[in-house]
Amino acid sequence: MKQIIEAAIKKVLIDLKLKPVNFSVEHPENMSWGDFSTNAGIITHQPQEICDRLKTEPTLAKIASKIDVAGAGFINISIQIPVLITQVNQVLKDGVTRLRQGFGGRRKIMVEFAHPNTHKEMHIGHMRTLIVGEALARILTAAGAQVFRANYQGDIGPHVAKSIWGTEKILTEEKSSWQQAEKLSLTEKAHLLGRGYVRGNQDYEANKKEMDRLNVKIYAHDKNIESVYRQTRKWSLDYYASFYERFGTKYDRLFFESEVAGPGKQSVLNNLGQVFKKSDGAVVFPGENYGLHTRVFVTQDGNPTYEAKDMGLAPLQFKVFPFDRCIHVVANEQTGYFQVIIKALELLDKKFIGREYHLSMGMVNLIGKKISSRTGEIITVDGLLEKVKENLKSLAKNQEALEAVTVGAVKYSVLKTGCQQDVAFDIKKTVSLDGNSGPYLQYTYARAKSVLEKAGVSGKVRPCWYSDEVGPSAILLLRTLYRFEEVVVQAAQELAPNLIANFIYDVAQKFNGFYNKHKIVGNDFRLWLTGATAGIIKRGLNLLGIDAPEKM
RNA sequence: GCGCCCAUAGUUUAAUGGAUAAAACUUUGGAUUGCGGAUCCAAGAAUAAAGGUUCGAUUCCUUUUGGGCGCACCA
Repeated sequence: MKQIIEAAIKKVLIDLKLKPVNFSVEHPENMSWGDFSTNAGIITHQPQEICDRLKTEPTLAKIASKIDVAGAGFINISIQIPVLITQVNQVLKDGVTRLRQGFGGRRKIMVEFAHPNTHKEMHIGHMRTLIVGEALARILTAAGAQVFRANYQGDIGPHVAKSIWGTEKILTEEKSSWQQAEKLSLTEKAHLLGRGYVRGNQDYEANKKEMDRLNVKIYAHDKNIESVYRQTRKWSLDYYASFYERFGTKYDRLFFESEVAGPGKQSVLNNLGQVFKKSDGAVVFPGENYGLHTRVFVTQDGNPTYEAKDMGLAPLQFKVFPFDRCIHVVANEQTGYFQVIIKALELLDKKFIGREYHLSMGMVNLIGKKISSRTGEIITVDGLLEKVKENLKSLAKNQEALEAVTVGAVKYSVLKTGCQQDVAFDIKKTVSLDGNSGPYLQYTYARAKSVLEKAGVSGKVRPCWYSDEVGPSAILLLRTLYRFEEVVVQAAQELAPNLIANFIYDVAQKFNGFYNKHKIVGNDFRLWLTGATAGIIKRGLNLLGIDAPEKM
């Protein structure tokens, strides 16, 4: 529809012999003004002439019910109700039509997200990227891209040495052992490693040499430590796998630092003198030459840093899935870091130019203090889910619905805000089910389904003619629903799941207003509208990775 | 010190350069012999400050103030 309007305006501008201008067509803020609005009249200073001409355009006349000039010279266009009904049916029938040109003209997209390091606990910062990454993967898929879900986990390096060192201290103090710890539950094991990591950090200065030596040993697969390393690594991975399942994510491939450390280091050394250079015994990338900053890629000890590992990661990822674009969903504190490694990668291999992209996620802060896994100032994900579940327990009818509402509440609280925005995490808000929340949307869906069931039309409702008596709130809802498709396209282009969250919230609000005002059962048009609303809410929630139970 | 990001009701968040800046939480007052009251309706309250760009600025540019993050052997 937008294309038809744009084409009509273009034609009119040519007919009037006006210079081609960059006009825009959008949805006006206030729905009572119309479905579409253009500023073409303002820019050309001839709103009335353009408006009059538009009225005579046959393609436009076929779909428009009203065209007039308003406000500062905007031309508002209302669409005929039957056309809107057809549009909604189209969206429901075909699902989201394919993005015309794909994401930035590219089709194969790797989404790399979550990145929890082993030997630590998973906190709400990881959770945010996990939730956003999964939503993006679904949205891009819906928009026509071929998506590959990747995860990259730091299973080797100083943090692992610290954690193992600290955990061993704790086990000794508590007169326990690695064997005994094996009997603990998954969550307890993860928590133990988390405590060990905090301990390792606390004692690092005093025991630096010991821990550094342990780190080197782990890299070297030293016999004395290898079995403990394998054992604890598995604890972490199993623990994370339980979250992936709970959050509805299935990775196509897990990548590990331990598998790219060697190749990465080799690649850096091979390009010593061209891309990299020696400095104080370490190998660095002279970022200043490119307006960036210098970073160490291989340490004096000969260990590859995070940077060098990325030099091994990208080629491996490309080999596994030759992506047009790889989106790294990572917190914005690493923006400077990514600028450096992307530049270095592009210098190593031209094919990476323009393919690597850092989606800079905002930080999650606790009210009042910063999250730090080093000091243990964190909210763990299982702790959070536990709390939310407890709060919702009395309201859900069965375990299945309870789990859906719990995860839905948490996911939605993350997805409703722009992902580049820093957010203040408030557990009370997340636990809440009122207002702009996941349970509100799920409740609205279940209620709509319930009405359809009562009416005996639980399946598909036949679209039928409307009359004025269906009420203005019904029309308002209709004028919103058909926009779903373009919202999905925009969300994919801008990598912004929050656009979908905002949209379905708007739909739910309008539906609830309509519901409260009118009796639905007994009116075919209202029933059709209810079915359409339910369908779109469900589809929208699904794109966000949120389940919509039929009953709750 | 250098660089990047951010600043909107009491709080947490919306708003491709457009019309009367939108919600939620909180507060106060209302709505059910009607299909799920986890709902709905109503009231109050905001663009950090000063310039600039233009038909038009919360949005773009400059400065100031106040926050966050990064800047060599961590990830």
